[in-house]
Amino acid sequence: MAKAIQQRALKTRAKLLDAAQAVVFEQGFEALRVEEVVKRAGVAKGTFFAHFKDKDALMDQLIGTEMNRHLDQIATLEPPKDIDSLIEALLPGMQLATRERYVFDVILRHSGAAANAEIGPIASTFARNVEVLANWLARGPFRKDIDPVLMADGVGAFQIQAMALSFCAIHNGEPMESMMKRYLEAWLLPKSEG
Amino acid sequence: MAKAIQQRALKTRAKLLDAAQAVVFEQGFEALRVEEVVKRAGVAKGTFFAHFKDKDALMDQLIGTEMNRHLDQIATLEPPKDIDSLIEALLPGMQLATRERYVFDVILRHSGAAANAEIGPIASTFARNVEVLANWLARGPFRKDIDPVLMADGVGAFQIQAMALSFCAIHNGEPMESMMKRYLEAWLLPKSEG
Amino acid sequence: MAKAIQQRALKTRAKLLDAAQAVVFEQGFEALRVEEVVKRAGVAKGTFFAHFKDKDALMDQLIGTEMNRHLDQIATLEPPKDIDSLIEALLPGMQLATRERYVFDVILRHSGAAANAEIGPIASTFARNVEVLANWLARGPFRKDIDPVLMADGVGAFQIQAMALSFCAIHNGEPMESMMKRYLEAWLLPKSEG
Amino acid sequence: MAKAIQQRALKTRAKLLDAAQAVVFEQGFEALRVEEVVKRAGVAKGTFFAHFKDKDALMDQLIGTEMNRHLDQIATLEPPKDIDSLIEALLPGMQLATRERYVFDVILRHSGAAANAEIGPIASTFARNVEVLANWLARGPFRKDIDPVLMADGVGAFQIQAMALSFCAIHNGEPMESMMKRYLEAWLLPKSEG
DNA sequence: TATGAATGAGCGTTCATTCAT
DNA sequence: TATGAATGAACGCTCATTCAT
Repeated sequence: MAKAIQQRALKTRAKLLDAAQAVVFEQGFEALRVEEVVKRAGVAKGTFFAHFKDKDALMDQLIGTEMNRHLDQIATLEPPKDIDSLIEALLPGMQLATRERYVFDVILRHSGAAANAEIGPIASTFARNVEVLANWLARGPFRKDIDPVLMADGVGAFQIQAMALSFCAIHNGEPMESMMKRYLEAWLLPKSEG
Repeated sequence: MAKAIQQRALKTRAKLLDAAQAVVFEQGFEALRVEEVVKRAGVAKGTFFAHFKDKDALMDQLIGTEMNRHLDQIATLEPPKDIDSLIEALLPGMQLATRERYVFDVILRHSGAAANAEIGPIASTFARNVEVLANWLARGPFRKDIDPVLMADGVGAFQIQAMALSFCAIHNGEPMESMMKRYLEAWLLPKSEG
Repeated sequence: MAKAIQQRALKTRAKLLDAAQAVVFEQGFEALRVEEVVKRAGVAKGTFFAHFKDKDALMDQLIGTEMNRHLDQIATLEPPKDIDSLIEALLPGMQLATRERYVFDVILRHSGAAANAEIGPIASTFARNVEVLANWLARGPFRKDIDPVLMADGVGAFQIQAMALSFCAIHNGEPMESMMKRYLEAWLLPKSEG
Repeated sequence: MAKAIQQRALKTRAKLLDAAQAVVFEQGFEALRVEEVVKRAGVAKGTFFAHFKDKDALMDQLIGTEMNRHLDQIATLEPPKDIDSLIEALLPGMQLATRERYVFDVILRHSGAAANAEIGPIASTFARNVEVLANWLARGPFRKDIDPVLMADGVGAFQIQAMALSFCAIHNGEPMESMMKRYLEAWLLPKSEG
């Protein structure tokens, strides 16, 4: 009995997420309006807020899910045999995050979980990202003098850097992959000489 | 005549900046409201926008000025003889940037100038930061296999990373300096073996 | 200059009040929606709240104004020569207040000014009511053993009582005037015997 | 069987009332939320409405019960020998009703039963109040020229008046008892002269 | 009886920004 | 330059009440 009711709630939540995804698909993340979502989902506004603390929580969910999809993708791959193939793997996720400035902002905002314990999808993706990457890098042809986790951390740092700069007029449109190449060669490759 | 007018305008601008600084001092950056600023400055709301394109421009000014102060400080120093003294020099600026999450967000937003023409205080600080750092690192006991500008870029990336993580509950309060130490040792030191 | 601007604000306020009055006329007080008012007035919602703290403040204004109109009316009359003519004078105001249960509630809510200093139209009407009535009763053929202000206070008390009971099913539809007659004869007439 | 079911229902109702009383004790009447009550009672929201027509019915019950307690008290007393002892008897009930503005509003709203059929605790208390008071006043040293029921009605009117004014900032904190004294002396005492 | 997810209309709010004077 | 009233589009929220199970 209680289960049936729970089921109904899950269905509603799914309806909301579906509707939101449809809106995003058609108009982008920034253009998403709560009103539009509930209208499409065919539920009341109050219901929305019973399922998501606020609009940001929905965004967290939406974007986090997509980020995780990319991470899942990466997790299935063979360890990269060189910088280029590494970048190739990382790029889709970075492109998602920079498709809209708004999305990048949301991600940054959620990247560190807010003071309290609420670690949402995006924040946990960041954690998982390090884990997956570390595992991956450890098995690649990269420098061995530092902890793989540290290596992964650094890759993350350079990803953020490249993404941030991709919005930057000064760096007049240098593609992220070329930035990444520069960074990662310096960061990951064993150094020949001192 | 024109000079008199200019004088008056400058005075108004100064009044606005003073008022803004007072608000920030008392309530922080995030709590700053244009309304409050103009009230304290004793001018009308419209006047504010005659002097600053938007609120963000004021923030840019306010925060950029402080950041530059720190950079000026650094510029006077001798090149660092090791990682620790480098971090010691960088830390004050990072602490400013992480005093409030909001400030960090503003900085990131401005780190790459939004529109090509408008390179505000924060954006130019970033540019100057690379310049100063590159110059500085080139003369320090660091790796020589990569361009100093690239080294400086990387330091910037790790600064951002450490700052971002300092807001993150997961990284339960590891101080930024210890993160930086880990990062910079791996990034800047000549690598002993291949 | 400033005057012109003030003028504009007054005009806007008038537009809002006019629109509100029109809605009330057509649909009653309870049915009044802020959204409808601003639409009719042709102003933005934000403007409404710049002029009225909240919907209740508008109601206070609207109802208070009408109550005052009735009071103005009374103030022009000759002192009542008997209870009946007194009641005849009081009745229109009471009918306004009981036209809608909602109106009566609003009046009660505002009858005592909220803790703070904000004495709105309705509250001040109550004060004025005592003043006018006292003046009036003093010159009528009523008991002389008590202060006219006290007499007026009592009349007010019985007005409230009669209005409250007019909503009461128990007092199956006894008209307010007959209740008032009973009350006021006992309250205002000189008592013949002990 | 039916009895067992009834038993269970009564228990649930009692749980709800207990929970409600606890909330009121801790946070007052106005702050009472149905959600909080059902949570404390450990039942579902729907159950609440199976036992009380609406939240107001609960309030009616809660407040009416307390009012009746005071009336029971009065009913046991000897007829008052003067105005002061009358006021002394009335005061506790009035203090209950003015503990929170919200409570006073609820009482007024219920003072006349809204729908004919439904005479709830508060409404019936009012009826009983008149009865008890009339009986009581008839036996006291008060005017004899009017019906005791009318006298009691008037006392009620003045009680409401005094309570309403106790919320009023204008009447800067004159205690209810002194207001009542003024009113009741004028209302109840035999008049010496014409 | 009991459950608890869903309802839903509208209020209040926000506050940077604009624009006629 | 300066003024300050007006804008406006959502968002968040409220929370008693209903209803399918």
